[in-house]
Amino acid sequence: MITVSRFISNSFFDMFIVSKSPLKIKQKCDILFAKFKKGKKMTPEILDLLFPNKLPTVAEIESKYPPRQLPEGAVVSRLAPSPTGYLHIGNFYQGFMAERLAHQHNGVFFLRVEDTDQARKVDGAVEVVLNALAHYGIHPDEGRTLKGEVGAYAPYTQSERKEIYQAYAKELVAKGAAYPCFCTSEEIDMVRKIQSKQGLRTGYYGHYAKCRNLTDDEILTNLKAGKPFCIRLKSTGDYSKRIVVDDLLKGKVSLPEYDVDVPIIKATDGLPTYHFAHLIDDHLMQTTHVVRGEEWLSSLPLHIQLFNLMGWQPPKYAHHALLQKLGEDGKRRKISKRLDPEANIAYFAEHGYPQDAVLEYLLNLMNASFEDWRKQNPTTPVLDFPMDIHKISNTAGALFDMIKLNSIAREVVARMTAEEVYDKVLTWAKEYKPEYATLLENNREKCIAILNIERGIGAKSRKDLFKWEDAKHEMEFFFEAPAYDESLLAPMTHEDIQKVASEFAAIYEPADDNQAWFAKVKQVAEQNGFAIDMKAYKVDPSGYKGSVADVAKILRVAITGRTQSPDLCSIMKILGKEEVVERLKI
RNA sequence: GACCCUAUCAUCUAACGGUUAGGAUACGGCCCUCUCAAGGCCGGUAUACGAGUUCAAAUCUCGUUAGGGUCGCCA
Repeated sequence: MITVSRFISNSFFDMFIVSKSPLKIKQKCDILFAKFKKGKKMTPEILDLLFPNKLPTVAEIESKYPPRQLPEGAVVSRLAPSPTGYLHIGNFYQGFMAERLAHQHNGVFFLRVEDTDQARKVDGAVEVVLNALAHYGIHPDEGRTLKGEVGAYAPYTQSERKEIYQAYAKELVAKGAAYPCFCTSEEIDMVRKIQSKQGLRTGYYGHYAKCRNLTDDEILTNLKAGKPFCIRLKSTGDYSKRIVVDDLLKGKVSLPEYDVDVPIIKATDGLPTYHFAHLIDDHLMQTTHVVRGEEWLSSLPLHIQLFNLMGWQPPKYAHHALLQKLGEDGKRRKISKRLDPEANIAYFAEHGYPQDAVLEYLLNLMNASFEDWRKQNPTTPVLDFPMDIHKISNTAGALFDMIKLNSIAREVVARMTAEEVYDKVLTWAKEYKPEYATLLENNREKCIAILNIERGIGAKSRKDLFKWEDAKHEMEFFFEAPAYDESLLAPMTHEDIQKVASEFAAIYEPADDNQAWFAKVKQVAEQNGFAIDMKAYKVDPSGYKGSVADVAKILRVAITGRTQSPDLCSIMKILGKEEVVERLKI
C-alpha cells in the first residue's frame, strides 16, 4: 500500500509527507526548512493583502485527498493536456505510454486538464481529447471522462483548483519560501536582453532577482500603488552544484541545480504556472509516475526542488524522446502542428487508418520487440501486448514513418474478416463521407463479397486496402460501369478487341469456377491468334497477336476500366452475367 | 551563448565487454502468375570521427563533430 502519513507537528511541511519512514523525511525537511529561518517571513497583514480571498488551509485540503487504496507497486499516471482543441500525436503517444504503464500495473490512469493558460483555451477541447482517446479504446479511469468528472481527487481541471494552489502558495510566502514580485514583463525582458548581450544565463536569479529581498515597506508601497505581482519561488538551488536524478527512461541524469526564482502564481490571473500545478496536483492526486516528453528534462531540477521543499516524495519520472519528422531541408525536426497534418491525431481517424494500426505503430516505437510478439501472437488483441517501460529505447527521437505505419495497417487489415472491414469502412464513412455510407448500407452483401475477393487468412490476403478512405476508389467500378478507354489497350486493334470481348461475352458463365473461367479466356485467346502458353509466347512473341494476358487485359479494361485489378473471375461473379455482358459491348 | 539528451543499415531498432553485427519497413532481383496487390526465395546497405582502458569495444572513459531539447507570468 502507498501510505501517506500525517503526524502532528507545528511545521507546515511536516503535515503531509508521503513516506514509509516519516522520521527520516522529517529530518530532511527540517534541514531544508532551516534555510528559510533566515528568510523573510511575511507579516499576516501583508499576507492578507497578497491573498485577499478566503482560502482553505492546507490541512483542510490535504484531508480531502485520502491515500489511494491500491496494491503494492500500482502505477498512477496521467495525461494532462492543455485544452487547445487539438491533440498532438506526441501528446497521444505520451498519454498512451502512461495509460499502458498504469493499466499494466494495477493502477489508475487519469485525465487532468491543464487550462492555466486561459489565452489558449478553446471550448469543447476536452471532448476533442477524450473522443480522440476513445476512438482508440483508451478511457481514463478518473478525472475528466466522457461520463463527466470521476474520482475522489477532484476537481481535475486546474482553473477550478485556483484556491488550492493559492493556499499552498500563501503558506510558502508565509514561511519565506516564496515572495511577491512586482517586476513588469518589460523589466524582465530588459534584464533578459542585457544578460543575453553579456553572454550570461538568462533568468530571474542571483542579483537579477530584484524583488527577492524587498522590505515590508517596499511591498506595502507596491501593493498600495496597485501594482500587479506574481508569486515567485525563492529558489534554494545553487547553479554550481549538481543534482543527479534517476529517470526511468534516461537513467541517471546529472543536471545543475535550479537557481531561478520562477513564478509559481501568475500575476495576470492568479493561476499557477505549470511547475507549481504539477507539484500540487501530482502530490494531491498521488501520481506515482510522470511520463512526459524530453522537453521537460531541463526543468526537472526545479520540480525536484519543489517536492523537496514541501517534504513530499516526488513521483518517478519517465522522459521520452520527442517524435520527429524529416523536414524539407533534410534535417530532423519536431513534428509540427503547422507544417505536418499528421501531427494531429485526428488525421488518422479522418483518413480512416485502422485504430489498431496506429496503436501497433506507436507500441512498436516504444518496444521494438512488439513485432516479434505480434508474429507469435497474430490474433491477440493489441492491448494485451506487455509494454515494458524499461525496454523503451533511450535514443534520439524516432522519425515518424508513414510508410511503416501503412505497412502495419496492411497487416492489421489483412487479419480482419470481410465483415469486419465492411463495418469499419461503414463506421468511417458515416462520420466522414455520409453519401458513401448510404451506398455501403444499401449494398451490404455485395460489399462484403467484394471485400472477400482474395481475402485469405492473414499473410496471404490482399493488402491494397489499408485505410478506409481508399475503399471508395477500390470498390467504385462495382457500382458504376467505368468509362471505356481503349488507349489503355494500345497497340491492339479495335477489331481484335471487340471480337475478343464479344466472343467471351457469348460463352461467359458466372457459375464457372476460376479454372473453368480461365479455360474460356484461353479458348477466346486461341480463337483469335493469342498465345495461351505464356512461356512459348515469351520465347517467340512474333507469331501471335499477343498472349492470354492481353486477352485478360481486354476483359479487365472493359469490366473495370483499369489495367490492374483484383481477381477478374471473382469480380465478374459479383457483377453478374447481365452486367458483364453489358460492359463487354464495346 | 549556457545547460541537457542522443549517436548501429535509407527508416524503426536488436545485440551479459567475446555474434559471420540480427529483425522489420523501404529498395533491387528471381519464382509464382490473367494484371495488380500479396506470397516464397535471394540480395546490397550500418556501429559518426579520434584517442584511451582491455587479451578482446557497437558496448566502458575522454575529446571532436552532428542532430534534438531547454533557457516564458506557455504547457
